[in-house]
Amino acid sequence: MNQSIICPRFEKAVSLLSQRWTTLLIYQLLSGPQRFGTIQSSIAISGRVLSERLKDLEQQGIVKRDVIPETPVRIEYSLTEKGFSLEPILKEIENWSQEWVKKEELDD
Amino acid sequence: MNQSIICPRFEKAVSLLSQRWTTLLIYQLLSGPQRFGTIQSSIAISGRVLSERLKDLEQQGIVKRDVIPETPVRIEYSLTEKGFSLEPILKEIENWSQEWVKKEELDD
DNA sequence: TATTTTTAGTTACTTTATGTAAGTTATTAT
DNA sequence: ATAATAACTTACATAAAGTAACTAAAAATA
Repeated sequence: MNQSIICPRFEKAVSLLSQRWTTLLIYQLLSGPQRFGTIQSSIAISGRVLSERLKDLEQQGIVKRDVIPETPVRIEYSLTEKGFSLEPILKEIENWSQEWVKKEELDD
Repeated sequence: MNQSIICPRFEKAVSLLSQRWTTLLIYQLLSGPQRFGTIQSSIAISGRVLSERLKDLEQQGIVKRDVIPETPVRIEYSLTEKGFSLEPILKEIENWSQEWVKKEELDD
């Protein structure tokens, strides 16, 4: 009954972006390196999940974690090249949303 | 501590596409109208969730449900104009995946 | 010096989302 | 009349996410 198998690379990319918070997190980091607390307060993610996601994205080479030896030590998260390469996707989502998401459906 | 508030339309679009299976489901319908069973066997979604997603997407004006009066009656799901308008996003994801998803990371 | 704050998390527990498998209703094929 | 198929739905199990309290290390304050 089935036909055209879906490309596994595409599936992988979709499953990455379908993880709750991941897209918003990357979007947030597009505006520059940020600390744990800043990210947490800019999107509504819980600390537990943010920590999980950051580890995950770091492991996938999308996010980079830097310990900055100031006093006090500062920990900064930023996008890698691979992370930044997702920008066109996010821009398309942004364009789409401007055109197709109406005021009436904004109360989640 | 927070700054730049994220556009609510963008957030809405992201939350739509971050629902598990939604992107793959839309992708599948890009190739034309399909029946419940066909969709179910082309992506690995369970009947319970597929039914839920279709109702949801129908309500958001992305998917259309048609009862085709053949014998036996056939029920077809297809994309609306709004649904098709998501294609550029999916194409961007596809492009990205070809460039950035490596063989090594394909075993989910 | 002791006490409180701040940052970057982690842990334990609850709620929500998804998966699994069996059941339902209507129609059709045997 | 009996079995099969399509499109769901229901009940229950497991996994993912939310909540809130806790920790460790350093720094600021009393």
